[in-house]
Amino acid sequence: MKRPHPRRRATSSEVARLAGVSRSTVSFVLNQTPGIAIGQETRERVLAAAAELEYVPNALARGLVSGEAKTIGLLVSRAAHLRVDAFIPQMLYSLAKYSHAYGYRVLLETTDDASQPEAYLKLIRSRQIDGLIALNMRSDDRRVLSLLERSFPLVLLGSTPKGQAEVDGVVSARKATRHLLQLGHRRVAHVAFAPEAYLATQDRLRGYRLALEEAGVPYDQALVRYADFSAESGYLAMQPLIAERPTALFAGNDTVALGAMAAILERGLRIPDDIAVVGYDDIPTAAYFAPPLTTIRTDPVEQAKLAVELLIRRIQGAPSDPPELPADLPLIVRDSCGAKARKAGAPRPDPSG
Amino acid sequence: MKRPHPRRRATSSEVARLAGVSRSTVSFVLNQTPGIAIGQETRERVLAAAAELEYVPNALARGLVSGEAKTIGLLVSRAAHLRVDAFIPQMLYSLAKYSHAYGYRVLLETTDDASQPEAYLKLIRSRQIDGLIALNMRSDDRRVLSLLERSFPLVLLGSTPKGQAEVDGVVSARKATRHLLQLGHRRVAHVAFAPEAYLATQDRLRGYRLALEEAGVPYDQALVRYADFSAESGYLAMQPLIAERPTALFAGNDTVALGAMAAILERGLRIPDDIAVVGYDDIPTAAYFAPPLTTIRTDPVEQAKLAVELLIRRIQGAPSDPPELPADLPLIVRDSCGAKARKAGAPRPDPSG
DNA sequence: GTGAAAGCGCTAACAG
DNA sequence: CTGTTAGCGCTTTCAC
Repeated sequence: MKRPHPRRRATSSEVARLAGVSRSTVSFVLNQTPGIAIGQETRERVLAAAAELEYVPNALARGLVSGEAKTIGLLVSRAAHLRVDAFIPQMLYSLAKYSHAYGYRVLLETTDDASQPEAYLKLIRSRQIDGLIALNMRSDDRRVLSLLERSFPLVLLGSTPKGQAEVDGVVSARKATRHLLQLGHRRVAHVAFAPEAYLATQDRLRGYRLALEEAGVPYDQALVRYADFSAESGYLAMQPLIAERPTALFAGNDTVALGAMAAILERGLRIPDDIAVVGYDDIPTAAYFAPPLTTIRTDPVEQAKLAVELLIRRIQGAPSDPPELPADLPLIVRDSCGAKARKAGAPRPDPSG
Repeated sequence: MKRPHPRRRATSSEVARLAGVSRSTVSFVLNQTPGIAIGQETRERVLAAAAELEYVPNALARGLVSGEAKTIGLLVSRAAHLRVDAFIPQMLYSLAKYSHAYGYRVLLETTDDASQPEAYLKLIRSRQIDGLIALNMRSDDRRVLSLLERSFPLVLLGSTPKGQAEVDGVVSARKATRHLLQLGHRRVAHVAFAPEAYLATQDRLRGYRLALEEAGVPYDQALVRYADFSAESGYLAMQPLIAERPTALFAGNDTVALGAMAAILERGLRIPDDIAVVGYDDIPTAAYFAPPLTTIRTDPVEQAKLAVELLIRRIQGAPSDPPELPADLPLIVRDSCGAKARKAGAPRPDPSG
């Protein structure tokens, strides 16, 4: 490597020179700029030159002039969630996939950078991202939500800001709770998957209370505890709850359910015989818990896909309404709720759901 | 040019005008350019003007001239892993955190974009990333590995390319297997967490064989199966293995262990009494499995931190050796291996016992 | 159809 | 110490 800057990339003018044309022609050919017709022979020369030099346009330069970065930000309200929540990774997977499919890159951001609590605002102001997808926002994340008013392209995921809220968390949480109620349980505990400030927590709690109300079962504050995403927090939240002698538990998500189940089993109680359990999310491991977990199946992949599509539409200026999310998420019945056993069922049916 | 968003951001010349100075002065003040001393009073005027206009430098423009994007790429060898592997999210968490701490953004990339199998190369060529951290590479990911030779800043994680290899996977897998062997097991099965092509799979398999060899137990191909990251794949891989009547299992990671355990329990066998199980990773939920999983504790947070630091050092041109990874990862003994029960003094009663 | 020229917003020599 | 002046690599009118 005798060149001073060994990895120097070819620039558009080098391509132009090699092809014997001007830079603008190169640009026209490579971008297939609409409304510009280029001679067949010229086009081929340009393409060949670009290939020969392994030319890739400098995205920074392009973004600078075009005004769009072709990048969307992914905001996780607390980075630590990535560590313990099995739901977010699924979102990430799908988010990345669909963003790429639409030609957008994905920038990972968090709100809890000690030094830079509002780094994502900088991303926006520094024009590095064209839009933002925010996961698991809390109701006190005013700054984020205020972006909506400023009409910056923003989509919330794993939480439902308004209106649409009913569709998702509330209805499904009600369904999960009702399932337990219909099995005859009257003392149904609830361990929320996150602190009260989280929008999704509020939704699910509302659904839980709604189901209780409909069944004529009084709401008992003593049967409700808040976890904090992790299995450990579910374990800790469940311990004091056991003293309240619930016969069933609706856990705010599957990971928390796993922790809660460990607390139950550790006390020598059986699932579902002593305490029936229903989770929420249907994470990929839920079918392999012992016992396999009955849970609400959310479809993070589909949800993420819709979110990306919605966001991109907003970025491109099409004022579009949120897409229809499946109004009614399915309840996947496995062994932890006791419904199967009751049906004079198989000892241990295949979990794959 | 059509601006996607109406809100125009302030530019450095506007700040300069408001402060009554030139653009370079603004640049010097805001960047605290070393070797340039600015009058106290001038500096304050500039800062005030910047604050008033909510000025944030355009990162694209800055990157264009500085030649660095202040962004690192995160390459996941197959996006689907994000969905099922509990280890990667932990990495992501830490990677994001430390990157931000060092002033770098994180771009999420995958190698399996159907349309763009080598999108990450474009990222590099288009100068959007200054360095790359690659997770879970396979040995056939030649293109990625070849970056090393081109001296592009690259750090591999969750796999060990060469030399250092011994430190991590091999030693720890040997330790896990040896633990089982020392408990008296002779038919120790192994379910690899990923297909053979994955570097980390090879490491762990090597460790497994090494332990066997040391104990004078012949290696039996029939006792080895390959899973594919998910609990489901572990479940599927374990089923045929049970017919081989192993008395112990070393699973390549905890998620796969969970699936394998489900297969064991489903057959009516007990853990650890009939089959003892040891996992690898110590994911946050491992302590809450039923029974709690004995496993090798990797420290993804620490590993990621080291990776980021190493990468940044390489980006900044300091030719640095890989940091010392903890040579010896701890084995966390819980209930699934039977070692505790044997000692007749388990702090935590085993519910399945 | 193609090329010349004008910036996008910023940094960094180099003068003054 | 501060301002002037070139670009970074690209897109995009506007003439030819």
